[in-house]
Amino acid sequence: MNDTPNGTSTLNINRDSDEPAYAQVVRILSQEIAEGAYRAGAQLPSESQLRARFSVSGMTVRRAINILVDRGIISASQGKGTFVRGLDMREAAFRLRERHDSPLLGPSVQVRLLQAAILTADERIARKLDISRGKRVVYLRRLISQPDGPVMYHREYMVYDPRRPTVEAELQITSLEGLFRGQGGQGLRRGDLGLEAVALSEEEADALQMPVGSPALCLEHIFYDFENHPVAWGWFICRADHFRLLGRIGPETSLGAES
Amino acid sequence: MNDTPNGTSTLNINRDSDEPAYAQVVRILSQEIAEGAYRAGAQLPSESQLRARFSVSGMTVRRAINILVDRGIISASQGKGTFVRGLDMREAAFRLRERHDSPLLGPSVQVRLLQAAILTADERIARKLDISRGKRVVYLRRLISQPDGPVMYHREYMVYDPRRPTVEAELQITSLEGLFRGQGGQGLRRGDLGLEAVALSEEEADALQMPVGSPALCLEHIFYDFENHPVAWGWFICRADHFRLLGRIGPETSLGAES
DNA sequence: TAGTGGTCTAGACCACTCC
DNA sequence: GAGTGGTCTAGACCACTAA
Repeated sequence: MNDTPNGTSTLNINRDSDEPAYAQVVRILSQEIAEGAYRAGAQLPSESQLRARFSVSGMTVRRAINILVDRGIISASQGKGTFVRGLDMREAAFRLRERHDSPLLGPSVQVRLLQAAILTADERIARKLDISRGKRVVYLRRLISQPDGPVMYHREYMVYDPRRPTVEAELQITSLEGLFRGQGGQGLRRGDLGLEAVALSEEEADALQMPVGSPALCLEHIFYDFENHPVAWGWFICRADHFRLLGRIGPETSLGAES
Repeated sequence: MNDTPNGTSTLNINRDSDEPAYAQVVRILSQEIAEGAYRAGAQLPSESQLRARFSVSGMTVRRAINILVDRGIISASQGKGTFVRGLDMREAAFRLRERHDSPLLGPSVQVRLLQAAILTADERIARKLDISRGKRVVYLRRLISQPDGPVMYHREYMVYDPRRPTVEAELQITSLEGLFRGQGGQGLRRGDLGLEAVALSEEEADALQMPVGSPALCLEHIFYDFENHPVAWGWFICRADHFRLLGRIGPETSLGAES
């Protein structure tokens, strides 16, 4: 056992554990940082010191360091050392969660297709989908409901291309899981998402059975194909009282991404 | 040069480049996935095949694989192989950005302290800060403004502890950067964040010079000390027309986190 | 010059899956 | 048993920083 700056004896890794050595190093260092053994701005022991303390090879401690850097817990600069970072709200990432910890995805969630039509693109649609005005597009309207009522209202425009199976596939979707996982995702390369607060329009309020002007989250999405052309543009209107984004800054106790 | 499933000749890594080998492997594989050389669900070449193709050691290709898994582009399962993942909106992470790509942080942003008071905790505050009702708390109100007007309204409750320098430090903050980076962040361990859509109350509308009921984003935050006790609870009310969260799903062309 | 982080290798061993 | 992903080592080399 070595000593940390605050004088307490330190943990070491357990070779008999199922947990990989690099993960144990990550966990132990995270804990010590979280407990204040190393304060914000403080320098961590050097790689060789950590290698000696944990009795692991350089690659293993290096991997742990990389993970901690990835998570934003420490920063490393060549030739100087690794340092503990403070909290920074600017770096917070949020994930969409449903409120009331009810299942966002599951059999109790119904997706109903309200409308499927072929329209001609107006200026706005043409710009978003990078097509010329007047071209034909598929227009879809969906209502996503839980047992206690509708929670999301979805509108989407897709470029009309008979050769593309995407439209057919999209029409078959009856679960939110299918919608979110992109059943039509075959043939799609990437998606850009935007999220903002809006007030319900009359149409949206009618669909969601809420008063006009109620707050809601608007999740806009544009999907691109492999040639980087927009294929679909749409947005979900989510009842504010059902959806909330969660984030966290600082070291995580539980297991996160690996590296 | 080997062949990919679609028959095009493949790139290889450049040993003379400044870009590390593992990063090149990540970049090349991401590109090939993005271009459709490997479709969603398809199996990537095995580690030994990739090792041979790129003429690198196992550790290097393994590191690249780990990064791709971290980014959610591929999934790996032991004994079976690595597979290309489709788009999955559930995994999208959002980051808070200001609209109109104007600087969220910078000298043009003013933070004005509207009120600093000592109150006794009511039921709600006591529960959030995990203290007993009636204890004294510091109450702060701030207005964050850009040259064209107020954009955020901040309220915060902090446990009153004369020994703790956090309160003093908080009062000195005059920039949003200081507020977000946590000048009082010394002594804080982590923070939990929540984000939802709300309608402006009378008080908020008054502060932000907007009509009552206008949509806004509410960014709630709770910060904890090293003993995992809540220290501060507050929330930013952000004008919806000034803030938007951006996310993306799918392979990224630009450089992201390393591992 | 000494210490730091950063990259990379060649090969070993294990656990898992599928035939 | 053959092939897969997953972990780990011991040591090499490089680039950067600071005294």
